[in-house]
Amino acid sequence: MAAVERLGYVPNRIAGTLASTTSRLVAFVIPSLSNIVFADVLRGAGAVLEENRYQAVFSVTDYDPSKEEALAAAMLAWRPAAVMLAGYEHTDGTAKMLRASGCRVVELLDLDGDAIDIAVGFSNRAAGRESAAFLLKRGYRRIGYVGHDLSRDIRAGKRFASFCEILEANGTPLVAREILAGASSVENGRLALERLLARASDLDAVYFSNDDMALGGYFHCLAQGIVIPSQLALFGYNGLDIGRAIPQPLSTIRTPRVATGQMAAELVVANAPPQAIDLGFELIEGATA
Amino acid sequence: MAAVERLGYVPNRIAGTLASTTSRLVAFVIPSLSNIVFADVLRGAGAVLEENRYQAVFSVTDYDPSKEEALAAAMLAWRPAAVMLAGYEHTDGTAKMLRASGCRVVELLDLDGDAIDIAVGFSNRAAGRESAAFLLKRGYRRIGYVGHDLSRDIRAGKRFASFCEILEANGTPLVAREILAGASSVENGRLALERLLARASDLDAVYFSNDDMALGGYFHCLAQGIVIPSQLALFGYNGLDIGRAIPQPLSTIRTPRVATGQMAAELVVANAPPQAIDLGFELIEGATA
DNA sequence: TTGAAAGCGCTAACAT
DNA sequence: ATGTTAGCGCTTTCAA
Repeated sequence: MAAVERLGYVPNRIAGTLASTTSRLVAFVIPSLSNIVFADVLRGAGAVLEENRYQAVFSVTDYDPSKEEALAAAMLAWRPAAVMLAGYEHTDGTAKMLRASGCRVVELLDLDGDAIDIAVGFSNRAAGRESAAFLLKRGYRRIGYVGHDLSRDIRAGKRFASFCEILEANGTPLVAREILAGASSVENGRLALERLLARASDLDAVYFSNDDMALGGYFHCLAQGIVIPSQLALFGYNGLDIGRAIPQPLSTIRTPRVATGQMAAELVVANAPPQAIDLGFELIEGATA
Repeated sequence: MAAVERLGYVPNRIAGTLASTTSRLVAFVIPSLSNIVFADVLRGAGAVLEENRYQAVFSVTDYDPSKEEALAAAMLAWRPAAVMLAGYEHTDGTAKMLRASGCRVVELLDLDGDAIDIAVGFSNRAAGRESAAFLLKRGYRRIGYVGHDLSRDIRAGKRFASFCEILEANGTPLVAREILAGASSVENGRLALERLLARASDLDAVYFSNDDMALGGYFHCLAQGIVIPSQLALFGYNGLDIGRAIPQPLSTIRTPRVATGQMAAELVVANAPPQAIDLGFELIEGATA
């Protein structure tokens, strides 16, 4: 130990991992780092992994399934204990490779589908339904939608589809929608609401693909003097902290993102059996709807 | 190759790394994942690393230098090609260990100090000075400060110190300050500005530790009917996208975070000689100051 | 050009 | 309890 100290010796984990053929690497293959959702998941998982001396490695797919496949393959080359990815929508190749890999696979933030191994999250379809039911209960009937690229953000697409189903079942189908091609952002939310209202000025409520978009909508209303919620109600998704700090707290659904990461990491560390865990979500009434 | 295909063989990078004794791992030791600043750096670096078949691994210090030391040591055990950390403020142990490790070390987002090896970023002191000079040029004289825990966020502390120096040199020292103990957040910015104004109602401008805090201040003013910037001017730091989407674009300094990550990764990939690269920053005039 | 063999720095199984 | 040795799955060097 004196020599260890003197020489600054640090055991080589590469060699250790090779020798033991069991790794303490956990690979994250996530759609984006800009989206706070995935940063929150990483944060939750990171804390648990670190306590258990696991090491997190990551790569970013930009919501591209074929890139996900390439990155998942690259990750597998490190022989991780587990690979964590977002949702259920993978290419056949990804699913097959993951299944054959022998390492644990955790699918995060969605429960509407079949898991490869472990799934931790909540139902986006249920979130869409509850959002619609809430707006209807509040008496809104002329409802519009503002979203971002749904072909890439499949979970947002699930929410939207379920949202529309409830509106239709109620006999008050969606009046209008404005879907921008790019990623979700505050700026895009603002722009999209402006466009939507230009086409459908008599809406009484708008459902947004997430809080970022909804904040943009809120700022548009502020700038235009549109009174919220009497003139127009706004509803988001995610329950970001910033939504509570604006003058009128945003009505939204709060999702347990950090808890999702934590739970996922705990299951991996414990080598738990395959299972799907529903962490639920919470509807925040707020002041905008 | 037929067998490779049939068996789904993936070369073991652990073994490969051990055998070649050269790794393509890059270790990030960052203060936080909640702070978009570090997510941006990771994003910029991640893209470049991926193209060059490097793999990013990370861990989070929570702004704790002793935790940084422990995590850096853990990272070194993976024999990375480089370790990237935020700023210059490390424990002696961390610096010594890093120097002895033989791997490249990149210090990010600060240039006010001495680099161990490579440094990429911009001067926080210069940013503080320019912010002060801008407010003075605009005619503000009764200036306050709203910040978060500066003992942890050392770069924010540097900005603040330099900001104050310029005010003092001008004969108009800082009138009041409100520094909250916690991390920066929109909610804390709102709360802190409220407290600051309760004690010093005659301020004509407030400098915030960053845009998150400044947004909170902006929302406080909106809610209280304080007219911006005639009654009170606000100035932030970071140049977050959301600051451009609020009804009055936030006056702030935009920092090249993604570019910092990219440049850092490029230098590591190219095995560039030790150097400090100043990527500068841009003052955004906005509408709040 | 192709093939064989010797490690890389550990872990784990085995022998003492 | 302690010491020895055979790998882990590759890369690299050296021989053929």
